[in-house]
Amino acid sequence: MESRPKKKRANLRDVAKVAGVSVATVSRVLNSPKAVSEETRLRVEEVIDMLHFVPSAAARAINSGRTRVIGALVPTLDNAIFSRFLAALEKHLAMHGLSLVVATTSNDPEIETEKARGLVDIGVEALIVSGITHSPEFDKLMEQTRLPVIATSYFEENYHLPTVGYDNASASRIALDFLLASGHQKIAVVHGPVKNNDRTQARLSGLKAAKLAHSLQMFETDISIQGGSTAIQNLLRTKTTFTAILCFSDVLAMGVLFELQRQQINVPEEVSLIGIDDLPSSPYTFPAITTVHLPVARMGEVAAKSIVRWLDSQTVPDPYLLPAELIVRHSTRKLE
Amino acid sequence: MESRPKKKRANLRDVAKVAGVSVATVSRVLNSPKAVSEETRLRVEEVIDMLHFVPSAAARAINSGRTRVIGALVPTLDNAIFSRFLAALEKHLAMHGLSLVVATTSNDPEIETEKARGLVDIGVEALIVSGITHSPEFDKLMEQTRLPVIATSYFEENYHLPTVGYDNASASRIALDFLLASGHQKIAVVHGPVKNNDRTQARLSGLKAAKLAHSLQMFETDISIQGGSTAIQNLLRTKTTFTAILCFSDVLAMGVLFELQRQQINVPEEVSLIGIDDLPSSPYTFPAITTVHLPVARMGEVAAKSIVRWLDSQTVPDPYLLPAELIVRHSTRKLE
DNA sequence: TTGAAAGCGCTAACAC
DNA sequence: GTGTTAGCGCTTTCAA
Repeated sequence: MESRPKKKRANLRDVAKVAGVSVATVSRVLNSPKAVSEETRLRVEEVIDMLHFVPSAAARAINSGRTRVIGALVPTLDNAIFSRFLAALEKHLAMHGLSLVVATTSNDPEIETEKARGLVDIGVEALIVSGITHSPEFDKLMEQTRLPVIATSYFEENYHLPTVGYDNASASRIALDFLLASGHQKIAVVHGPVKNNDRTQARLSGLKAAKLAHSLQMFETDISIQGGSTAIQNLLRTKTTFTAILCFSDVLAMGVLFELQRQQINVPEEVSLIGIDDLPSSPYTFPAITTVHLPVARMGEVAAKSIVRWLDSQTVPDPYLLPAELIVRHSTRKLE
Repeated sequence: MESRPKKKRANLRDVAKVAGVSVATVSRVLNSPKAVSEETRLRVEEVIDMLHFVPSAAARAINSGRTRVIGALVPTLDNAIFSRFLAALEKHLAMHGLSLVVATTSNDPEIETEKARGLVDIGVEALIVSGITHSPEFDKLMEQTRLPVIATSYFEENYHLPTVGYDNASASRIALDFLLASGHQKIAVVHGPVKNNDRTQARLSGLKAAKLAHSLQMFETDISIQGGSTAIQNLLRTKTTFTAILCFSDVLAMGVLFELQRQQINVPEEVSLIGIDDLPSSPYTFPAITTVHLPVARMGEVAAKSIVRWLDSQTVPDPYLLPAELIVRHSTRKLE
C-alpha cells in the first residue's frame, strides 16, 4: 500500500510530482487555497492526504523568520501561583496562534541562564521570565539575541526590561497594615528563601519601616505546605508570644494553618493568620484564609498581550502595574 | 524609550565575511571546534561575539530534521497532579536537551485536536497526551504525521498507542477495599465529570462490582476544592447516612474535608475520608488525608525516557504500568 | 585545515 | 491559475 520507496516523510516536491503540479501550487493550496482552482485544489489535497504530507515547521520558519513559539521561565510548577499564571499565559498566547515552551529554574540564576540558552537554541521568538534577578550572562544573552523579554511577578518602572507585575513591597505592607489596624502587635512573619528571590526581598522591604516600630519576628522556610508546618514548629519552640502570623504566600499559610490545627491552636480565636497570593483553595480552607490577592491570571493575560504587540509592531511595552487587593476572610480577627 | 537599532540578525555568511573565512569554517567552529585550527577558531569566535551572532534554530532544524521540542497535552494546569507531572517531564526532557511545549485541553477532545495540530505546526518531534480518549481527527493526525505519541495517566496494555500510567480501576478499588475492610458500609463517592474523562470512567468501573453489593452513593462535581465543597453540601441535603467518603482525587478530598469542618462534622471520628492522587499537601492537612498514591513524578520520568528512546532508536516503547499504593494517614478510622 | 558548492523544504516574486 | 526559480541560514560532502 505504501508506494514510496523511501520511508521518509513526504515533502512539497513529492506531493507536486504525484499531483502533477508545481511546488508553488501545492504551497498555495496550503497557504492561500482561494488562489487555486477548485479542481486542482481537490486533487492536491487528495495527494497530501495520500502521502501523509505534513509541512515542515522548520522550513516554514526559515522563510517567515517566525517560529510562533514563546518561552517562559518560572521558578517551579509546584506552586499553584505559577501554574495559574502559565495557564492564563498559555490560553492567551494560543488565542494568537502562539505556543508556550515552559522551563523551570528552581530560582537559580545559573539554571535560568542555561535554560534560556536552550530556549534560544530552539528558536523562541520571545521570553517571559520571573522577577528581575538574573545573571550577567543571561542579560548578555538577551542583549545578543535582541529577543523581546518581559519580566513578571515584579513591577519595577525603571528596570531595563519591561515588567508586568505587582508591587511586592506594598502587598506585604497591605497585609501588615491590616493586622496592625486589627490591633495585633506581636506578629510572626513566615517567608520563603531570600536568596535569589527578589519577590521575597521586596516583600521583606515592605515591612522594614514597621519592623523597627513593632515586634516582628521573621521565619525563613521553604515555600511549601511542609515549609509552613516547619516554620510553626520552630516558632513554637522559641516560646515567644504572638497574636498573628503573616505569611508571604498562601502555600505557606496553608501549611501554617494545618500545623496550628494539629497543635490545637485555634485560628482566628487564638492566632490570626494572613497570607499573600490568594490561591484557588484559599477561600475554601476552614477557616477561609484572609489574604492579599495577586492577580496572576490577569498577569498572564497582560504578559501575553504585551508580547503579541511587541512582536507584531516592534513596540516595547510599558511596565504594567497590577493591583494587589486585601481579601478579608475568616482566618483573622480584630483584637479588642 | 529605548529604540533598538533596526539591524537584522547576523548570519553565518556575515561572520564568515568579517572573519575572512568560509561559511563552512564558521559552521565548524560551531559544531566541531576540534576540526579547526586554534588560530582560526579564536578569530571566528571573536567575530561571532562582535556581531552578536546566534545560529538560526530553524535552519539548523531543516538540516538535522530535529527540533528538539516535545509537546504535551494536559487537561489543565490548575490541578497539582498535572503540574507535578509536567515538572518531572520537563526536568527529564531537559536532561536530554529536549524542550517541552505545554498545551491545555480542558478535557475537550476537539480542543485537544486543535492544539495538537498547533503543536505539529510548530514542529514538535513527539507528543505526550493524557488518557486514551481522543477524537478520530486526532488519531488521523497522529497517523499522518507518524509522530511518536505516548498516552499517560492511564495504563492500557492493548491501546494502539503506548501508555505510561496506572491502573485507574484498581486505584479506586484499593481505596474502596480499604474502607470496606475498615468496616464501612455506607459510602459516598465524590468524583469528577464522567464525560470525556476516561480516568474517571475507569475509576468508576473499579467500583462497579462493589456497587451492587454495597450502598454506594455517587456525587459528580467539578474537580476542584470548590467542587468538593459543593458535593458535600449536596450530600448533606439528601439526608442519607454515610460513614465514609471516597474521593476520586485529593483536590476533591480537600474540598470535602474543609466543608465537613465547616459543618462541624469531625474527620475521622464521624466520617472517614479517603482520596486518590496524593498531592504534596495531602500529608499536611489536618487530619492528614489517607489516599492512594499515584506516582506522577515517576510517570513524567518514564514518559520522558520512553520518548527519548523512541526518538533515538526508533523503538516503540512497551506500555508501562506504575503501581498505585495505599497511604494510610489520619482521615480514616476503623469502625467497630 | 580549509573552501566550494550542493542541498534541506519551503515561500514569494515574477513570468506566462 | 499556474509554473519557474531564487533564495532563507545552515550542514555536509568532496576537493584542494
